Amino acid sequence: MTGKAADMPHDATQTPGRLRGRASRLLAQLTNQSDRLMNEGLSLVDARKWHYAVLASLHEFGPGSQATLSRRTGIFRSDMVGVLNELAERDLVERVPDPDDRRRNVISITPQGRRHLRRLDKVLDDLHDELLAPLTSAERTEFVRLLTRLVDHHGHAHS
Amino acid sequence: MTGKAADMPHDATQTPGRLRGRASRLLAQLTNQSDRLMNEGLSLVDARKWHYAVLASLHEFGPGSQATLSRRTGIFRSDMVGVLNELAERDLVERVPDPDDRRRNVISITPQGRRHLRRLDKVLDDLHDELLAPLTSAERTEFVRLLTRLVDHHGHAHS
DNA sequence: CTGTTGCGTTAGTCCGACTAACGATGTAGG
DNA sequence: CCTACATCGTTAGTCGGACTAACGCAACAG
Repeated sequence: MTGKAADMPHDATQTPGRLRGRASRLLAQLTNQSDRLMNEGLSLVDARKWHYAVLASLHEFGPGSQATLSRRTGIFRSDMVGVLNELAERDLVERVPDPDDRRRNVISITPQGRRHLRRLDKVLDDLHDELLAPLTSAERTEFVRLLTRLVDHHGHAHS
Repeated sequence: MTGKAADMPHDATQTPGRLRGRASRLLAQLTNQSDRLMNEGLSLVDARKWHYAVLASLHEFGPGSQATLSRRTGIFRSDMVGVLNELAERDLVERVPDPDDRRRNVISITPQGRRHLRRLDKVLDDLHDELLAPLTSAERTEFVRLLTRLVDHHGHAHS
């Protein structure tokens, strides 16, 4: 139901040996735990993380075509269809054909969508509070800062 | 803690808005990039991350049954079969029926396995160097420390 | 008009995490 | 000994998310 991820069957290693100390492995484990947390939390309010991504993107950057949204959120344009269907079913977004370019749909957030977004924001705040529970406020900031630096560095397309 | 910034329509150009600043999202992105990096790097030496996990586990904790290895590494025991097949094909591990319990196989690492493990260690060192490139040495340490704290916290089976 | 590109959509592949069940074997209780 | 149950290695299969391919359509450049 929740999707994926599980902690190890039982705690795996105990020493910070090669296995456990590797950043890549720690990242994978933590992301697993994080994903599980977020998915469970969001499912309680009938949402998924892509819903939030789309709504937040609409709120921050305004309406746009599906392709635009796809680029903004990182969702594949083939998957965007389904996400928008789900959001439209719930009247959280509006899908209107673009008069200026009849290939496009213009997606915009509805008042209900905004309300829902605020709710999701609250939910996510709480979930992140749980996720980062063992860290002090300063540590959380630092953690996010480091993550951002790393993501940005590798985000620069270099292929 | 994340400041609830005022709901401005669209003026925030570069602010680490809700979407981008969320730790969960940064984690997911970075893990993606990390996984890619590791998989690509390891495939160049005909290996996968589970290979490393098993070999490292054997090296650190000695031989064990497949179920034991499964618990140590977090690999499902149904998937362990395939991993061990691949490793055995390459003569990196030995699979011997346990005389004391005929249900079990005892898996142990071979000299070739140890050699391969050292090679993988080197490869992973390099890959992690690339992964953490934008961070100073002190920052890398801190980063791993924070990750470990978080993973440990959520690892506590509290269900 | 012609070829190229971007759009939304459908269908389908690929892969890793995870579940279920089997036969063979071990263990414990009566 | 018999019965019940747990554990092991293994096979098969489900499930979901990331990703690709190709279609019909529209825009645009020449």
